[in-house]
Amino acid sequence: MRREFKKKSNVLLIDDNYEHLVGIRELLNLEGTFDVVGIATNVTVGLNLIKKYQPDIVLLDMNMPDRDGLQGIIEIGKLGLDTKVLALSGYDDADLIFRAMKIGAKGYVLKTMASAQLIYAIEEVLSGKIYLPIALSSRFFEYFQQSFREESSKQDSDEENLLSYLTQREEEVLELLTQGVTYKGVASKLFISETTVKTHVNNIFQKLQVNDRTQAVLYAINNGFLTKKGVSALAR
Amino acid sequence: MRREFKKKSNVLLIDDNYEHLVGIRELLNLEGTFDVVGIATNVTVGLNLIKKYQPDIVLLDMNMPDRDGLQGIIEIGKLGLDTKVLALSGYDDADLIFRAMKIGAKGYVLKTMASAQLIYAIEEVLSGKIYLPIALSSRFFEYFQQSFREESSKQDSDEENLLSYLTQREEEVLELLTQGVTYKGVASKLFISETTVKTHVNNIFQKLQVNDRTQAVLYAINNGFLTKKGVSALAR
DNA sequence: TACCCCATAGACCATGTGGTCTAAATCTTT
DNA sequence: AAAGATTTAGACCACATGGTCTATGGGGTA
Repeated sequence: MRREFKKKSNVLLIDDNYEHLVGIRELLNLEGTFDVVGIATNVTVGLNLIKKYQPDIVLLDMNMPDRDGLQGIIEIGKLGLDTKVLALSGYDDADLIFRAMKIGAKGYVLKTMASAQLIYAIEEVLSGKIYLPIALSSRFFEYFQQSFREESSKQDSDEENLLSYLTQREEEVLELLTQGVTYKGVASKLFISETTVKTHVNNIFQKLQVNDRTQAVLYAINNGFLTKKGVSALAR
Repeated sequence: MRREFKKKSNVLLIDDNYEHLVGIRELLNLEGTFDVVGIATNVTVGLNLIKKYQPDIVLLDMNMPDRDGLQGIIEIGKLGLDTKVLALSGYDDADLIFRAMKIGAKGYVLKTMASAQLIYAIEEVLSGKIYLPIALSSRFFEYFQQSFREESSKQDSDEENLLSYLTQREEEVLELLTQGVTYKGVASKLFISETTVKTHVNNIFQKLQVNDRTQAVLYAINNGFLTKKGVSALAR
């Protein structure tokens, strides 16, 4: 697992705290397997250095004043290089961890962590893996599941969800509405007359307590009408 | 970290492979800190046992014939108990891992893993944490990031996204359309005449290559019009 | 059997919506 | 200054949409 025979990996550091920046550079230089090809105290400068040196990995501080660290990840990603981003932060903020991972960070480490763990994280990321310390990955998953719980609790709560009052046929009609189909279109697809479709649609409006098709479609989308099909397809 | 002085934890096993079921039961009994309060070879029976014994944790096989393991997680969740679910599977299928975690599994372990690791996983989950073996968590994150990359690449690819051709004003109008507002409503909210709104709307249709407001709203939703505001709020 | 729900469908009408054309005022860019 | 884009707005028309009422036949239930 050692990499002493491999070519040194190019690392770039971005952190608005200069002390910290130099500290990490020293640490990595001592390690001997890394080449710190550049350091920057803000994202703008950092981006230019990345374009110039195309490092293997960037250690990017999340908590910076001018441009946000998250934005930094996005912009590095936009460069289209295969530079990997390891997010650095002083705080184990679940939301921040989640967002960073979501937009493509390959890892997230706390500044308070032991230097050995930082080295390990860098090596893992360099080898193509994704690295999250166990403590952070726990926080991540809690947040992750939470966000889906909120989503599905809105959808599931049968007492609140007006969609559950729809009949089979009305659901079929509504599904077509959510695809932007007109009365005529629905009529021909379901092999019924246009006036029948109108009747169904009007009943749908009553049940969903809306006044027009756009609002009906929006209600359906916001209340999990479409995902329900996903779930039943999932349950196949 | 030992739990020998704590009350034994109640465990329930669901797996269609009876051999395996018994094997795990023996393993857990030998360990001494667990009480296997029930075993079941299918989800339906398992659910009844869960209702009866309210175990602390359920080890649930993902790959079962009759009712799907994923569906099982959902239904256990619906019981409203604080029974935790540890997913068991023979395969490290990224999609399966992702879905299981998404719908609330507290962990996911492979059947091929060492028994010590299974014990550890159970203990971690029982202590309120979420446990994913490193190898699986890597797969999970790859899948996770992939799904967002697909989402945002559709949104970002400026050459394909017709939304980028909209003017400022047209975007404002479209935003109101995505809220189900009528011509009159838009007119009064933007302090312009109704005919002006119509002009804007018609231009929007042209640019988005659609024929009516519903389709325009659907296009907007499917192409990240709404999330753009989220992203810019995120970049603040 | 009587009752209710559901899917079907017609009639009628008011209004909302979409298509097209024209045009003026403002602002940007060359 | 000229050209172009944006925002504003009117007129006219065809048709889609939504509201309401009525009605029939099938299926299930008390």
